[in-house]
Amino acid sequence: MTVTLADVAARAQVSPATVSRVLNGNYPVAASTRERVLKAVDELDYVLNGPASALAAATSDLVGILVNDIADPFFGIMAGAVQSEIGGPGGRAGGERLAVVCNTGGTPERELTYLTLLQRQRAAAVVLTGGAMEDGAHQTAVAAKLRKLTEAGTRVVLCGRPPAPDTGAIALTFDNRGGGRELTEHLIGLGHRRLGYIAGPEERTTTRHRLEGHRTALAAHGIEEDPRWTVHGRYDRQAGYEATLELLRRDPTLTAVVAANDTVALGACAALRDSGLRIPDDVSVAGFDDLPFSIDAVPALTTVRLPLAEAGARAGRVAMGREDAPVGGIATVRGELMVRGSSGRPRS
Amino acid sequence: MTVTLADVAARAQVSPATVSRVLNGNYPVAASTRERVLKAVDELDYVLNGPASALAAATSDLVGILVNDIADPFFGIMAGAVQSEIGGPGGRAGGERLAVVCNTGGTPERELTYLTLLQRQRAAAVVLTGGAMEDGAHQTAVAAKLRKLTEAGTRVVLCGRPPAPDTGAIALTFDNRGGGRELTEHLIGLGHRRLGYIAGPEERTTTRHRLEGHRTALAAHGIEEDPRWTVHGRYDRQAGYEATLELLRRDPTLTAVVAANDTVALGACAALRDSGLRIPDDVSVAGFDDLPFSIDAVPALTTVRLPLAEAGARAGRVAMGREDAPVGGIATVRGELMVRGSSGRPRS
DNA sequence: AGCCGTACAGCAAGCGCTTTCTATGTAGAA
DNA sequence: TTCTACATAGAAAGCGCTTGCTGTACGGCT
Repeated sequence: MTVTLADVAARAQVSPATVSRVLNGNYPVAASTRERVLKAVDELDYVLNGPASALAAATSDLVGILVNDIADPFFGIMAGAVQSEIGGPGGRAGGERLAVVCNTGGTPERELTYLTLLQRQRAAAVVLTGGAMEDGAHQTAVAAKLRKLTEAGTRVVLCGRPPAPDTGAIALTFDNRGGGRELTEHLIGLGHRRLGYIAGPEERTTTRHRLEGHRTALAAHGIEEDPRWTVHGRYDRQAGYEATLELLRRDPTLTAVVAANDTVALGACAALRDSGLRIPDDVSVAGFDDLPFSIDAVPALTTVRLPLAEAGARAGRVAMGREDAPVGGIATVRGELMVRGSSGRPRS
Repeated sequence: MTVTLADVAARAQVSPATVSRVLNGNYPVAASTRERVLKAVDELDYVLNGPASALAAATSDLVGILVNDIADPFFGIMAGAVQSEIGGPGGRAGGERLAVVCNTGGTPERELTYLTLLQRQRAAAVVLTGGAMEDGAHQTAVAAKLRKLTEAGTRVVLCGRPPAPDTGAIALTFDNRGGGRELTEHLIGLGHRRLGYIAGPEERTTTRHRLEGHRTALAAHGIEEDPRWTVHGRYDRQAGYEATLELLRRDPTLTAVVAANDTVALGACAALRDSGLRIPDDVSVAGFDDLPFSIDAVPALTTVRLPLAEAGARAGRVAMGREDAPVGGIATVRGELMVRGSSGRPRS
């Protein structure tokens, strides 16, 4: 039914082997022959059979990208950057590669299942983005999977995720701890002493590291933290809204609210406004990530910019072997404090 | 090196055929045998070879999702919804499928290349999201490709994209025209007579349809449009910012600005604010799509809500053959006008 | 007792490509 | 001119799986 290599070979009056070589360009073929083959390919509208090719060559042109939430620009930006570098259509170098963006929804099972699926497809590389879940059993399982993948020749890159020791995976880690500390220090520097913190879901490295940075800053300045000042919630707007109301209920004297990320911060802003509080006059707000929309908030959000696109692009290049892995297989990517209108001196 | 079906068969003391049948569950196998096989699979940590399986069975478990910009939540939301329905990990029914989200960047070449790549992988289904480019040659090429795909048994679904006649593709189209008309009528109803319009990139169906809806509304109310009132630009914040300044320069008496989508509208808001204009007191602003962040703008954005997640989910089900295609292969998905704080009566 | 239907299990032929090894023609070297 | 070397092209052996067809046993039938 469909056109095969043999059909093309017949039409071009050459052997299938030659057609394969023309298509792969990895073996000398006389110019005249090549032309004849290419013409036949064109005339027959031939499309290579990917699975067959992958089977025979024992390699595939699939690259997997795992994200926690594809609808979240945090991941979208990284995924897009990775994709732009893996040489897919539009990419520079050679072989066209297909980027597979897999949405784990932040659940351990789906993450594992997708890794297996990618392993099954003999993916050329896998990039895992964003924080990891801190469930012991799950972490072990993922580490084992990653080791299997690297052993099978799949390049594994972690982007914005803590290193996975002894797995052969290369890590480009975000300095969430440092960013969190810097952000809170900025607030402390402005005079804040009573700071609420809206953390992300528990059992997530990102959540924990950012919170640790925050606490380090508090401790460094001799501020004793009140347990009521921390609330956990999802990484979305509504969680930020509700957490802020809760925070206000617990301690109406807070002068600043630090959110786990920008989306949460936006929810916090809405809650403050709905509570009749002005930003930053009554309460300062800070986010994390510096997603594109953060500058559009009113007032613009003070946050920590993470170079998502740059990190993603680098992860893509490393995954394609187009850039050397960092020494030790681990690189730390720092964030940059962006001071904007949502933070100011506390009301006296 | 790696474990194969034969290894499992040897260990379980059965033939490879039996192992295959156990794994696929499409042929009667005695319970005791099945157990033995499953145990061997587990012990050997066997992972099926996807390409080999796809080659032999002439089918694959890949589903392609084409998006114009993966970093844009508009597409992220749809892609996520599609993915949640195609039975990938976490999905209900049977075979695990791998969703391949491909980022075309809105360029014709990449769109075509990705379709070829998907065709090469013998994808089980392909979902194209978002507006199409209106380049004659390109449209013909895409249509030809889609026809090839459907002929080869790949299910093709267009989600938020105009129908592609005679290709066998099923279309779930957004009523951009109707939404655009309704939005502008709302503004006209408030008393606006001088409305600026920030359109998306030219040669895009989405851009054209929304603009047509806008003009239809104007015409229906006897408002003669000034050509200076329309500016084209990219679908991003910066384009909205610049276009708004341009609009203001051309005609400072405008009382409303309608943007091609919410992201652009946010840029417009920023430009208006920076120009010292209040929203909606001095100028009303309206967007399109109702992305999650739109309600967080200050004031909240008046816009047209598109049921992105619902449409994506439906597209996913149709692609998997889990839901019947709409009659005639075409369904129109309507938007819903969301009136919020960014629109009000014009200053008198 | 003899037959047949049913329920499993195995054999073996591919699926469409890649790649090693071999064959051939031609050009330069001796 | 004869031999060697190189540049190409082809033959054929798989890659690891699926599946149609062919056994083989066993139980129920007549």
